[in-house]
Amino acid sequence: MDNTFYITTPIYYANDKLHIGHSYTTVAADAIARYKKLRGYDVKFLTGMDEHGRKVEGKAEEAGKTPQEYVDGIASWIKELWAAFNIDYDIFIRTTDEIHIKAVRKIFKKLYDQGDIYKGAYEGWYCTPCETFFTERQLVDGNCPDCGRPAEKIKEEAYFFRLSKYQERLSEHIRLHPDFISPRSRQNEMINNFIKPGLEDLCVSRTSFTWGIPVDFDPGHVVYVWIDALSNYITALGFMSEDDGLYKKYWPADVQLVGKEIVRFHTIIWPALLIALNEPLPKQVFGHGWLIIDGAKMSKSKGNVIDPHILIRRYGVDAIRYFLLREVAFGGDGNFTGEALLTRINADLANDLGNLLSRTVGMIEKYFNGRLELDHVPDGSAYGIAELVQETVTRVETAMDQFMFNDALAAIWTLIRRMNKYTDETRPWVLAKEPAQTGKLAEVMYTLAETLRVIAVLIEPFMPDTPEQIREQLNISGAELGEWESARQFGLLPKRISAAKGAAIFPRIDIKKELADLEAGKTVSEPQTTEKTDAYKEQPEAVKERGDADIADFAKIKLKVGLIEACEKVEGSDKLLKSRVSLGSETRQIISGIAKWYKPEDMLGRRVIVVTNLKPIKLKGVWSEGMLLAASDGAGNLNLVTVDGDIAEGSEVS
RNA sequence: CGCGGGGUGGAGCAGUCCGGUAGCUCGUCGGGCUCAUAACCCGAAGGUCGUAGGUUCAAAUCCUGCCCCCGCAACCA
Repeated sequence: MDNTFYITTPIYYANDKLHIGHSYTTVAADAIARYKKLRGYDVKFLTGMDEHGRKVEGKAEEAGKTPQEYVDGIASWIKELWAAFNIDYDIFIRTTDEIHIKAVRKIFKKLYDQGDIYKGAYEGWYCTPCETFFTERQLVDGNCPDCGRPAEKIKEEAYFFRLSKYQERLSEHIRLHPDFISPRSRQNEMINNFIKPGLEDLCVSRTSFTWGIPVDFDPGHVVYVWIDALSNYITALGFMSEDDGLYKKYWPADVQLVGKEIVRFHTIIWPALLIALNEPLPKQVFGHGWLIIDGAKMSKSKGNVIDPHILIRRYGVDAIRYFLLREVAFGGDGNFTGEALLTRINADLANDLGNLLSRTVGMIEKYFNGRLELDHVPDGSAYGIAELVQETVTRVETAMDQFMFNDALAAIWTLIRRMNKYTDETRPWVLAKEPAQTGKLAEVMYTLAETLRVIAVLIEPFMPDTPEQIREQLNISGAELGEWESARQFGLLPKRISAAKGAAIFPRIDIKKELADLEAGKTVSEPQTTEKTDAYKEQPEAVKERGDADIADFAKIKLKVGLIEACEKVEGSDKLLKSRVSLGSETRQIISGIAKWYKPEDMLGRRVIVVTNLKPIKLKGVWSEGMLLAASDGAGNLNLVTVDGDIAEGSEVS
């Protein structure tokens, strides 16, 4: 029986650093790989980098480096990132690797020799300053979408792959293998959108840049991305090299994870290439969804990327891995917000799991001085614990076979919550007061410790560091107690158990405070062009609408009377004033776009209306912790709203 | 009629393929407990499942029309 399991992530383009979205794919692949390894499979897990092309060439030039130096820098950055994420890959392929380059040249030659690649002319729109080709549809009013300058239509000699020739065989394969493109919805999209309308031959060489693998028999040409990048999944295994043992052993891949935007390349172009090469197709290409940030797709150009390093440093790898895998259903899109992240960490990791361990260890210490011995091992039948353990393992296995990480984790957390409830039901603190109940108390402690042992096994694919921390506090040793199969068997912990309290494995977080800091971290990676000088943008939807706000909506906005204690201009801005506003019990720093109408000295001593529960926001690099209300007329004149008479600062406005 | 995805209690989602008491997490309110990371446990409130029709004994689920949001359209996970 075939016991091998080959899984790949896409190879990431080396034009820039990676963001949390790339981490998402890679963490998911790692969880699957770890799970399969635990289940006893002979796993190969590939990730890597796509390092050629014009964009890399350009970036390197900007940085004053050679392309190779540039991609080397990115490569080490990425490897550090994967180390930080505990990504346990087996192969890190780079398209600049010798083994890859050699194989690509051979593949190209073979396809050419057999007539699947032919020389033709590529016709397209070209922006000379950007040195980039565009399709007609990419153009914006006939201009380059990047720089806005006019693009010109030009012809370039190029080699083409006969993609059209494989249309039928590809359709047939998809029809016969319903799981080839997963989830199903992506399959429909591919068929309707691309295969049905007909496939066009594909341009597979370029002459407009040189940073790539040269075409053997036509030195002016460089192999373009399709053959260069997609083939990595097999060249990394030694395909077409002297030693193709790994290829023979592991190909075809069991699953190739890709983001939904590149499903097309992996389910049309890539299989067509493989068919042409007469090699087997991957068993499954799984197109997962995206992490959406503030309702928008994450994108370097939009500046809403989140730096994964910052997150890991702040909350720990396992917390971030947990969130990524728990929060969203793998096939669809999911929201990534600081609030959701912190809520997950507090509710699931700190309150449920962390606290369960903490109270268990605490009680073993308190009631038994950290060590106890039972005269028999409980079978876990009381309260149905052993049964639930079994059921949980089954549910996790079923979910993992379908890459439903969120379901797998939900099942584990059902068990965790059950154990918190079990603690309440058995009331160990009451048993502890009755010497006659010591045996019963010991059983309860054992049941808790043993279930935590099982939980540690089950969470390992998702959170590789945490199991060891749990075992340490419960003094669990012995590799067999960490094996997957051991999770099904309640009662493996020896009769003599001990525990020693350590640091909280997931400390609770002050969400309010953290959110402000997280926002700051995000701001760091935002381009300086983001000029959010308009504080009024932060006004909630409800009050902007006319007529449909009820009193509850209004109540969401907390208004207070504030006294301006100090005020100065914000450096580098001609619109903004920075005020120190006393609200009685506290003092806030507030930035307002009123410099045109008020001088700083005019502000002193004024009593104004402050919106106090807005999310803090950075304006021109300075934090603003609220908003001053002002009236503005159509002509753009602006007047601060003040209070009638002399009421104390901090008074509520409603 | 370019293609695809989505619209489910305050928020985020599952359920839709294979019709049959609307489920989960967070939040809110009330109660319990005190071993524990102000954590844990119980209970409650809150949804005519975007909208208008149709099929059916029965529709979130099937069919049709419409409205709204998002994505893709030849290398952004």
